[in-house]
Amino acid sequence: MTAVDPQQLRTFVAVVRLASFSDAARELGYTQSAVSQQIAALEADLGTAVLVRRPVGPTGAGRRLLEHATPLLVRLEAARADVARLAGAPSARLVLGVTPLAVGATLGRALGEVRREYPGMEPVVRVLAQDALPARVATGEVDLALIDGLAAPSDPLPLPDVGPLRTVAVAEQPVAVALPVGHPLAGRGGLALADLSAARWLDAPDLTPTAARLRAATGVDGFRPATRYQGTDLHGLLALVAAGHGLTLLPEPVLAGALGAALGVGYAPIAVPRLVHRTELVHGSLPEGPAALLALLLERSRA
Amino acid sequence: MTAVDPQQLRTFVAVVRLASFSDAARELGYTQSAVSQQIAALEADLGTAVLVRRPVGPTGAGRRLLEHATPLLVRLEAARADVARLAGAPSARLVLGVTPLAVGATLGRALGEVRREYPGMEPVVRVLAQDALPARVATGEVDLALIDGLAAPSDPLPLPDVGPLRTVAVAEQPVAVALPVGHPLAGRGGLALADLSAARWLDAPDLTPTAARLRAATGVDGFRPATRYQGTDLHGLLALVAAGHGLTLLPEPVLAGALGAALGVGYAPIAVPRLVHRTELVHGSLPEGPAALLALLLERSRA
DNA sequence: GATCATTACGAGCCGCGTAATCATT
DNA sequence: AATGATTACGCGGCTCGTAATGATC
Repeated sequence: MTAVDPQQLRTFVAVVRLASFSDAARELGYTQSAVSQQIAALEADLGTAVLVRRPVGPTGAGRRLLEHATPLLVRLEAARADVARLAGAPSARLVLGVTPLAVGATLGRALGEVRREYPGMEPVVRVLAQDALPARVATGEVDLALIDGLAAPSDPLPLPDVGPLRTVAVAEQPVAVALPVGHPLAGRGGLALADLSAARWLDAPDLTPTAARLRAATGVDGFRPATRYQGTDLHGLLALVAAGHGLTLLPEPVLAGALGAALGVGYAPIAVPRLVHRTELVHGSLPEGPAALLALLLERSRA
Repeated sequence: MTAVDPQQLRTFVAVVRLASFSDAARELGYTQSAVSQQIAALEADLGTAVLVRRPVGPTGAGRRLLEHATPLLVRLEAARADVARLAGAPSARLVLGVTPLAVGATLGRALGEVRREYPGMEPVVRVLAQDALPARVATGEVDLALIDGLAAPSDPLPLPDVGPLRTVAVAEQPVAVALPVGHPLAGRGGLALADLSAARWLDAPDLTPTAARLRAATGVDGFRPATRYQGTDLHGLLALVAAGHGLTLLPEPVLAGALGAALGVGYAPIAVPRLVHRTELVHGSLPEGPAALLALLLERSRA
């Protein structure tokens, strides 16, 4: 009935990641021997082999264990960080994790106000991938995060559960499909997303909803991605749209701004299904100092 | 950087629950001294007091730690159980966890077929609270679970994330509001849920969507609960409806059956917003034997 | 034969229990 | 005084490192 040892879990994931006992030992500051013994103990404890050797890799049970291990270690770390934060002196720093599309005028204004209130502080804005953000908040690496995504109006975004986090909605914007300016649909209204399922789509997982997401939202098959864009900047993505490499879904205000027009990108708002680009603020249980102020301002700006 | 010790976490939650070091020691098979030392080590490790003594209770940091501890321990146990299950011999048992409304004709038929296929086996159907089910599946206490709830059509149910679980939809039924037979709305169609926000509602958290859930679904304030019903049986709830103690939302097929009429309960289907009573099957990564068969049958019956 | 995992073994540390002490009612 | 948490202390076990062995390319 005694619980699995987190330390063993840590070395296990390291061994799997590096596919080597020796490398894992080096990384963790152990000897080969210690790693070998830890894995042996883990396997004895679980009653199954979790690794095959030569070449080193997870067994079936090992792969399953891996699925558990990573979130477990994140939560373990999150628990420590959360309690420590509560105990320690109130920090005057502000580290904000954001997805590329979550950075906007509202945030700029709010951040300005925070800087006026805390003149000495240098806020840090770090752009990160969507899925990484909740874990970073939980472990305290960032104080506050802004995540965004496609959702039905007033529906919360799906949030990987990495610990006790609070979220508040800060914005809901209409979504539109980005098109080359000459495109027959450009500027048209009343568009149904499902009608675009046969078009070529740009898959930019760090910026816009993936094809899989669109399929789920419409219940329609299709939305085959034509080109994959691995980047977090709008310029590049919009340039590809303008060049006719495919369509993509973005918040309408983004496309209505100067950038789209300058690059030769037009757009058409999506009317059906009723979808919004939602932005949510994620924070640990009680933000303090500058983080608390920023949270307050963003929450207020929602009205 | 060393992770918090799960064992310390376990004794911590035990101490908080029992509000006593000695009782916790008895329960866990330690001496008072060991418990005291574990708590001391935990506090040293975290750098904060997590308990106040005499009377024994959590500090602020302790309360926070508690929020992390329980899900952590569940996941730890789930990891062990999951891997062990994969390693061990395929079990021939079938323990099914269900919410009260998830037990229906479809399940009955499917279970019958499973029994024909596995004549020796005695399937166990255990009725449990909604929120407890995912954790029971994760730890392997039940092999399969049926959960249900209000959702937009083809939207998945929110699932507390206790580990890697798979869900498949098995049914979506229209929802209706249960009313006393004489009620002016009984039998009417095209009803909007929001129009009923001022009515008296029965809050039966184990059976039907809570008032809070209705508020979220409609975006309308109101739905103040009149009477709270703490039970898992329909008879009692419907009897209260018939006696005019309040309204409640149920799957239409349930209300259209013989039971409603016999008790003097009528109903009116809800047309707006588009809502369904969704039933989902929850299972660990790979069900086997009878559990796998039942999952297959239920999934197939969906069509 | 070189690389890398495993086993053998001894040393140090950690965590438990016993028992004495301290605190609170 | 009695109940119950803390501290002192010694023992046992666990885990690590060193070093030797074994296996695989």
